[in-house]
Amino acid sequence: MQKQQYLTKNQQIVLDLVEKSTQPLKAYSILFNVQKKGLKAPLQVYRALDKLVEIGKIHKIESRNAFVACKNSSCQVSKATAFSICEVCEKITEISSSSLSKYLTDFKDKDGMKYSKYNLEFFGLCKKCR
Amino acid sequence: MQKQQYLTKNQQIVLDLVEKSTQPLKAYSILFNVQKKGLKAPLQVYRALDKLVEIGKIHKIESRNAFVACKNSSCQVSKATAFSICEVCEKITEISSSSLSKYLTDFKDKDGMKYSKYNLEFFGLCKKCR
DNA sequence: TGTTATTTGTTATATTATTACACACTGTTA
DNA sequence: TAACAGTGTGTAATAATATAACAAATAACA
Ligand SMILES: [Zn+2]
Ligand SMILES: [Zn+2]
Ligand SMILES: [Zn+2]
Ligand SMILES: [Zn+2]
Repeated sequence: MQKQQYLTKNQQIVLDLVEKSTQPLKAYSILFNVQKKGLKAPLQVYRALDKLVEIGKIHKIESRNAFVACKNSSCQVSKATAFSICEVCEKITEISSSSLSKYLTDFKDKDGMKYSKYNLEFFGLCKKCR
Repeated sequence: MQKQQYLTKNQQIVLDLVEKSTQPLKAYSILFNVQKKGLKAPLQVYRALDKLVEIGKIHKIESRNAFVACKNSSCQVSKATAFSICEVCEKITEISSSSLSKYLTDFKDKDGMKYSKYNLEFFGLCKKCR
């Protein structure tokens, strides 16, 4: 069982924005959108984002420098994430496949090493953009 | 069979540097190191890097904004990459596992969609840092 | 040759992210 | 209570990463 996380005001403001967005948000776009709520400086946004990523409420799409809300409660524990990214419309979907996560969590490299943390980004065309 | 790529002078300079490095290099570190060879501006480096990534000679480690030479000739075709990253010493190894690449290339998401391009980054501790 | 595409050099600027420091709030414990 | 540790806040400044815009040079090729 995960320890209950009480979010601070700034963290909640940022999370609310990211959660209600239908697409990934960039840090400075978040900043622009929360300035009316009192978060005036980049650092206030980055600190909230760091914490939200750490506790698994949001994920960073590394290849896009953008953030999405987690759609998959298990990510709070695992920090094992997978996404599909449409290279045309930039639609991003979090992949929630237990067989994929099992395969990757069990994967051993040629030194026999296992890794519990990973980030996987698939690229292609979404249904609409085919 | 892949078309032979003739590199331009700038591309070759950047590739040489990245290939002889034992660790991933950041763009501005590359810039600093090639200034004596005449590449004075960030764009000259970024353009060479873009091209080298495009043809598969190097890869970008997205979570680190750093570049490594490809150790795996098949990447020139596939753009399907996997790395292990030590979170302590930042040692990065390109994973070359045909079973992994087969699994990921064959993977279908819940809409039945397949992706030929992906980037996977595993995180953990390397042998030395355990 | 003319034509096209690619690459280059250069300056300026945009975007993404962190350092540093003073202060405030919370809960623990001496 | 007071001292302390841990975390979060606000602010300014700056670092690090990356791209836009434009003119000129070079390569590819019919
Ligand atoms: Zn998730
Ligand atoms: Zn699309
Ligand atoms: Zn490779
Ligand atoms: Zn290590």
